[in-house]
Amino acid sequence: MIEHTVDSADDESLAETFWAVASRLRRQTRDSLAPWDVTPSQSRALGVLARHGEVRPGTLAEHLRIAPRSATEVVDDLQTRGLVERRPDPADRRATLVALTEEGDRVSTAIRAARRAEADRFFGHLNDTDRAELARILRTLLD
Amino acid sequence: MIEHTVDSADDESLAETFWAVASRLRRQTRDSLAPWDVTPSQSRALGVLARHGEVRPGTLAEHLRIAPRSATEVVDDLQTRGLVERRPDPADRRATLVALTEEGDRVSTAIRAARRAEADRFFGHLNDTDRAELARILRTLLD
DNA sequence: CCTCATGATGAGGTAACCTCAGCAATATTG
DNA sequence: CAATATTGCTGAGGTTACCTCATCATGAGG
Repeated sequence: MIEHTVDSADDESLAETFWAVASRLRRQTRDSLAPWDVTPSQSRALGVLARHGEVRPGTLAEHLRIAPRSATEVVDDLQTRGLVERRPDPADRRATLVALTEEGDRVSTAIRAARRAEADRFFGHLNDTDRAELARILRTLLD
Repeated sequence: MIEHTVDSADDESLAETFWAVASRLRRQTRDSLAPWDVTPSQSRALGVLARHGEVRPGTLAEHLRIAPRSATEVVDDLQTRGLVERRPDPADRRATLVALTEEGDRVSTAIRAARRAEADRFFGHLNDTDRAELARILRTLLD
């Protein structure tokens, strides 16, 4: 287990502080997913499938902003866990459609709730004002 | 190359916004490091060494908030590139000290300037107040 | 019908982490 | 002061989440 010693704050640039927070959030997200034995990237794929229904691997890749080959990989893993199934696309015999199984649907719903709770807990260390400020500033950075 | 289609159905939670910013910053950082053939994690290590002088791998790990074993790895890579050298710690014969070579010092200075320029460009969309607020809020999240 | 584009996947690679085990060397304590 | 932790580093091996390139089948356009 890692000991998180706090680096004296002022020798860190804003970017480094940002990454330190990112790394902690990533860890916590991973932990919150542990009960379902699902990795963060798998959970993102489940989310896309829950929102969009059955899609081709290539489409999934676009939503996840990853290479098509990488989507194949995520689908493989989810299929192994029985959360997703492949079936031929009737419209194009090259293509496959990926859809949630019943189990996948159940798990994806549960995960969605857990992830929200976990995120709330993480950012819950901030008071309402700071949380709103953070959201506003981050959105500014995305423009 | 990846096609970035915008997923309009993505939810807008604070965590999602945070990750969107993270992904943009990561891309920009990677690009700004390309001229030196140094990875982001190596550049973070160089930064610590530039700020703290020679340190033991374990100390480096603390600053980088990674496991000691992982610091060994980063040091290995930097040593291979001739940017860093190991020498025995005179105070404890179990330990080694890691220090920048002349080349490492030169490169780390150059990278530091480039990174600052890049960070300025990225966080420069914020005014001074927001930048300070962001830094403060992020540090709060690290406690 | 021939060529080119597209969809998925096999093969193989990388970065950045991790744990666990083991070896020295130091520190503690009975 | 010997016996027993504890500490510091690293070898071995694993994981996640990506990537590119090559291949093969199918589909679409001239």
